[in-house]
Amino acid sequence: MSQSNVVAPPAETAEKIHLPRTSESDTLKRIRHTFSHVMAMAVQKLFPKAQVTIGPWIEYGFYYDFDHPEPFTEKDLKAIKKEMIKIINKGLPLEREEVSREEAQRRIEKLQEPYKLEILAGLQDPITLYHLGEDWWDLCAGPHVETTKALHPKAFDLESVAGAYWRGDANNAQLQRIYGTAWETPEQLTEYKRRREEAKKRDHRRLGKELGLFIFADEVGPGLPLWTPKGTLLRSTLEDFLKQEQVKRGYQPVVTPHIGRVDLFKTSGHWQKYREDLFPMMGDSEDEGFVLKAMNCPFHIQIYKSSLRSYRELPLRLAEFGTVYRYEQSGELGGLTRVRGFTQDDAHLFVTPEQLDDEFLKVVDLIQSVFNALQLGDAFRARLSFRDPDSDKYIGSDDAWEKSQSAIRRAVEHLGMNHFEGIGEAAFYGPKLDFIFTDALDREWQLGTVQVDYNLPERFGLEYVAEDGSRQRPVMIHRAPFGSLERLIGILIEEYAGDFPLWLAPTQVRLLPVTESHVAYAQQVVDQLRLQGVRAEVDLSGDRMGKMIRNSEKGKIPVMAVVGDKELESNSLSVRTRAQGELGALPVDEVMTRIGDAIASHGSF
RNA sequence: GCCGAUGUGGCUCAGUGGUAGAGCACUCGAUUCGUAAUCGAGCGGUCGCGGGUUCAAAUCCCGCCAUCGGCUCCA
Repeated sequence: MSQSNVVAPPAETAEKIHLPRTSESDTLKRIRHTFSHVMAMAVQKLFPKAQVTIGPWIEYGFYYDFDHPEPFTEKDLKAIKKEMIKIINKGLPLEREEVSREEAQRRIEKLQEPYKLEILAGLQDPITLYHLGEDWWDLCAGPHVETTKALHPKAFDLESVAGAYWRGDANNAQLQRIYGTAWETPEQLTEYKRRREEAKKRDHRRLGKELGLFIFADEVGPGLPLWTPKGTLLRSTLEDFLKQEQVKRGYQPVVTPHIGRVDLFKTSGHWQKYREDLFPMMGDSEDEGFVLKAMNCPFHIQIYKSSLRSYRELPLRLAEFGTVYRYEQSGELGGLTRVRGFTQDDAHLFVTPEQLDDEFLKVVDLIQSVFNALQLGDAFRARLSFRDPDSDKYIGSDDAWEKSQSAIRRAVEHLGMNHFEGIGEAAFYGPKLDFIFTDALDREWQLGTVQVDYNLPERFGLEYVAEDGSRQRPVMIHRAPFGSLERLIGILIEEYAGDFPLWLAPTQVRLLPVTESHVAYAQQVVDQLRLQGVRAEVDLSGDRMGKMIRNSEKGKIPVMAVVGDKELESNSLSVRTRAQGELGALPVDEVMTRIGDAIASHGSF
């Protein structure tokens, strides 16, 4: 399982200073939770109009949500922090008090805290209060530290203010959430801040710009990435790799259009259930209207339906790198991880009910082997994304859902895969097995996904002819190992910190001519390398060697080769790799062989 | 979509009412150089867009757009 990238990387310091998540330390649970109350007390002292709501610990700190008419500013945060230090230094005791529901209600009403009253209504007995000194208390189950002396006044900081809806519901009032971080020692706080700065340097938005992989243009529109030559090399290397893996496993490539009739999406149910995520319809009426596709399945289904299928043809595996468009809410867009136009490594498998389990396992096996090849084999968490039985956003019968969900459960249990359940995370037409990764700043993203679907075959009336000549309904598996190329590349950039393994690097080798007189020789070597399929180039800047090396290092080019008089005379190259530094002079032939082998085996030079 | 912050040359940033600055990049010149920045000169910005206040706006006000941090949403 992936530990947070925020605290993951620098091995040298990681041993010296451990930065525990709250969930792994009881002490930190108490400390961070107490901090949120101290903050609430400070806020109410400074801003008497502020009403308290909830304030839990989070993995590296805490937050508290307030209802307050004016927005809190940076300045306010400083004042609140100061007030918190005062409270901490007073060494106030935290005293637990158990009260009756009526008593709790009486006291909350006296304080005129409507949110607390709502919370109380949902609480089980016994009702407990925590007093922080003489004149402030909060409805809370605890536990906390004994007194604020246990909090270090120099081991916390207030980080940001954000809007947050009461009870996480966008129909409710919007509150102001203040985020803070807190640690046992000031050294931990310093280290935490340092590692966050480091993590920001790995942000794919920053590295993507620095390495020239992709851009966004205001003139094109938000959430619509444009891929530069280097970024496109990266994309197509990934595509080619997966295509090869899929061919090995009996997938058949197909190509389908970017738009389709509204009717198609009415049949699939997307028009009814997914409308607000579609770009607006083209055309004057729904009968004649077209929409940009937000998913590929209805198109692949048409290919399935184009002829009468025999059980002998199944499983039929139709694969497409399909570009889809989804009108994501403006506030949701960000870098490559959430965009409005992206390419799914999609495939739809049409199988008999008997084939379902086996085929599902094969898909999971493919996904695992793909992640292993990308060195992401243990960077994900597997989520069983099931429906929320109380929600009405799903289509299909209870029976179909039961069958699908249990098929997924059987598969992960069979594989002994680490997993957790996400109730309410299902697609509207079926449950999913999702592969979740975290980015440099510890945010979670779904990449790969496998979905079992009894619904769309039903809606589209899919059939095959069984052994006994009867017409039967196939089951569909939707699956995308990468999820989307955009999001995958975003995550990859951050996982590698821009240092792609040789086989993925947009530029694999850069030749550095010592003087202009060596350019011709360098160009000749590059031509040879290119013939062999190696992505090589010559540094034509005319800069001094030190500068050229610096630029190549900053550009994270995995292999550099210096060519000067010595190399020219002996038909050799002085190789320097990013990973190992100078390797000395090697014959050109040897370099060619070694680099070819390294790329083919996904190894390093 | 909601709350808040931000938006100055290709990039990173300084400039808070009086005619726009630095470093890097780029171009040119000199240097012909051996493993993380050679020296010098030059080019380049209607300060996100639109409106307003003012004798005067990058700077103050309003609207919009985009980005960032969250929330909500997410096939």
